[in-house]
Amino acid sequence: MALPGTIKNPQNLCNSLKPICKHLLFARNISNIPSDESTVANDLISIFTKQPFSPENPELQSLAGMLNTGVVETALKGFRSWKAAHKFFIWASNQWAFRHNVYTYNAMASVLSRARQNAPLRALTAEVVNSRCSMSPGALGFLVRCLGSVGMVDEANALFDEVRKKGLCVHNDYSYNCLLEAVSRSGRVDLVEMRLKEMRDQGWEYDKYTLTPVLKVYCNAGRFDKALDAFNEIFDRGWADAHVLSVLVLSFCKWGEVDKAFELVETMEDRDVRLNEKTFCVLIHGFVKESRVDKALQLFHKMQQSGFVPDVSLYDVLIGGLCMNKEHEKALCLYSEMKNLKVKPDIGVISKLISSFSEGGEGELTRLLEEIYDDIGVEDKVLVYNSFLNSLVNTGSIGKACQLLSAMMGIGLDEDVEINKFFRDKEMVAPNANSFTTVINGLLKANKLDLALSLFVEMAQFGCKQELQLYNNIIDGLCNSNRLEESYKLLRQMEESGFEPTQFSHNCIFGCLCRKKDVSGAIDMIKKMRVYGHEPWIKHSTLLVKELCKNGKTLEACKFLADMVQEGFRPDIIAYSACLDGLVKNGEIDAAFKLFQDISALGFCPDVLAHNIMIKGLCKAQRIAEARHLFNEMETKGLVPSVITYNLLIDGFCKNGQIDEAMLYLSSMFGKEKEPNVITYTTLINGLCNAGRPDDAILLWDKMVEKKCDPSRVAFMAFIHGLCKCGRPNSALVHFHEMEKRKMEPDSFVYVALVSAFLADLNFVSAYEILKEMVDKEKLPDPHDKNYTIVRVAVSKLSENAQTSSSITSLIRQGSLPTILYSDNRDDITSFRIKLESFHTPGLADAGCAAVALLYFLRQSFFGTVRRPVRILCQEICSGGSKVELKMGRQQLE
DNA sequence: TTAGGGTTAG
Repeated sequence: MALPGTIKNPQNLCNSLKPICKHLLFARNISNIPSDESTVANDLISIFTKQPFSPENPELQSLAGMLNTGVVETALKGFRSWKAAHKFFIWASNQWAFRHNVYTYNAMASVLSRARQNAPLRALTAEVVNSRCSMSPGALGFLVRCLGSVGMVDEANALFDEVRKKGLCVHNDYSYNCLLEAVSRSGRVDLVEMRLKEMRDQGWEYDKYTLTPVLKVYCNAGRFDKALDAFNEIFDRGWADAHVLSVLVLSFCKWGEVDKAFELVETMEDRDVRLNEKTFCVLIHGFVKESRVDKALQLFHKMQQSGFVPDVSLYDVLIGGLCMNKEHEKALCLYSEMKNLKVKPDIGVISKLISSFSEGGEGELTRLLEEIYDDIGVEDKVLVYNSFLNSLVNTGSIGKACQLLSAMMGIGLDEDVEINKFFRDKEMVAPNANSFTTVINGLLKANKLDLALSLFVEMAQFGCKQELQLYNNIIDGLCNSNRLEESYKLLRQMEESGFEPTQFSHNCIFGCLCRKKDVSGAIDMIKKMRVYGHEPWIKHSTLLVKELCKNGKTLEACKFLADMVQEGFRPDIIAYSACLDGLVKNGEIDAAFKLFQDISALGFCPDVLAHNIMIKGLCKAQRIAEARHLFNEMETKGLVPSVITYNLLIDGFCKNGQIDEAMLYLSSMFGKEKEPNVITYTTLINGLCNAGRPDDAILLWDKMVEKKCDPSRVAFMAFIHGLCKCGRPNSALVHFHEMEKRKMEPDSFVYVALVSAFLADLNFVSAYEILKEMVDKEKLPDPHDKNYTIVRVAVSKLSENAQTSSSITSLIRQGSLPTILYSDNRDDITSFRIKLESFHTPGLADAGCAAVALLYFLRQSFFGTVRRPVRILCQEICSGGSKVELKMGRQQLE
């Protein structure tokens, strides 16, 4: 069917196959096409491209008679759109006097594969086989490569066998090579190995183009050793070239073996095999991405030595890498080199340098600018200023950023600001929207909301457009400062400017309303959000629920959640859990239980955490049997109780006087490999002590230590307190010292427990020592604390004991026991005098002590009510002969 | 250039 002069099987020309490349070649040279064929083809293209297309077009009908495979092949190559080409191809198929040959099929296949149209390509392949058109190995190879290039490996493989089976093609080494090339892309090692064996069995020799796909398939499949074997074979046979080297080097990089890749490049270089330009570029990018700028630079120099001239994008990536590594000077050197080589730096390179040098402070940045400023085109100058503003903002110099921006706006420069010296001789550049945005965002971050707002207004006056994101950021700033009205106003302004609020804008305001506990406002906002299809963020709803519950408004919290459901937003289990917890904390266990059941009705399955809250509530309400029931139910629901679940239940049993039951749950934890934590042990140790079983508590403490569970401060305090309660102050003291050794500070009640326990044991000296330590460490309880009375009694006892009374007196003299001394609010002088005497201050003769006592007395909040008695006291002190203290007393008094 | 929110011991 081919016309005279048409090359019958052009693909054969490729049989020596230059590297099988992605670009599929057509061997039909345009100059070989007879001019009348070319005219017909062009006319056809024009008709099929014009809209509307009509098959009835009389011109088309006359051209139909002139169809031949040459015309069709030429026309197919001339279409710009694959769709039009395909339409023409189908039309041609339907012309009674025309029949496609392998070259028209291949022309269509090429168009479809380039357009990545797999479905019509698959149909075309089937048609080729069905039409029984014969083909040379080269033509088959071409079609196979079309299929391979779009990943249709199975189709290529099947086609290969079918054409052989139907006798349409006799394979040769070239057709095998094409098939291997197609399969190698897929990483299907088995298939490649099978075809390779088949090829050898049929007596075909391997060549470079056989082994290169083999190398590729091993690389793609990550088969490191096999890939190396293939490469070595290629190398030994003297076939290694830039392409083969690139395949392996790029794979090394993909596997993260950057150093190996580099070694390979060096070894091959010694043997005169060098990378091609593209591979150099890919590798340099890859090395920088892997933070191996050193290797990237070495490659870069090799690339230059190989005679390639790097373009601006390579300088950009290298300078970027150096900047990232904080190698500012090297980056600047590369920049100079680039300029010397007449490669024009672009704003990307310049921005990288600026942001890198800005980390070194303003001095460094100025030094850089002096070097590069003249290289920057007028239109890019504002970008430099913006980079500068950005760096000032990022380094916290927001004030300087504002000054520079003012200068840009023509408001003037501050003489004292060092950074501005550079800009002083320069012609100022007017700011753009980005300049304002940078500074406003910086001001917002620095909590200078009012400045940000005024700049936002000025920005518009300056003719710069306020973008949506900036509106959002300012609304966010206002909401974070609880300036709700202004944020509403800005939201309206934003809408008037033609911006539709985003989910973020609405949620800023919703969050603010929730923080303010404004339930109706929050619901109104939810309604508005529903109109826009925005989802209220659950963190805000949860916060509102928590805040309401904290203030005892559990009913409102429940209603809020119900209203949300009403508005079509179903809160999640977390918001409900917060509400459950609020109810439980408020003692509303029945309401909590009802909500717990309602949650399930809403389609949630309460999780472990929600169960924990309920178990806590039930235990708190002493409904321990129900708590245990809920615990058992968890397992039937497929929930695995957490350590916290166990801890809560164990605590419930302890508090309910069922310590043995609690211990059973501890055993069950070990059985279920649920490791108890320090809270489990602390709860039980506390429970055992409360049950009067200090020896068991000690055993459990030892077990905890043995299990490498580190006791916490709370654990120590509970244990010491418990031992004291059980009358074991000496054991308690050992742990008290251990606690101090670990730099853990005990709370006041621990000291009190020890003092009381030692006193009960009649060990006055030890009791005094602990009391003294409590005083020295300022751990005396607050007068409103119930322990306060205990200390008072203790002091009283110690002051009456011969071993400790003088030490107590001296503590009083030092003024270390202030509030103890004046522990009641009686304002009569008699009561005061009695107190003094009770601490072995003989009458008022020891005026020094009395005066000190007086000063502390004055510090008490009931000063106003004791003015008269104090005045009398002062006189008495005076008659006792202590004038200094008296003066002080008077100063305080008057 | 837009998460993290709910539960345990003295």
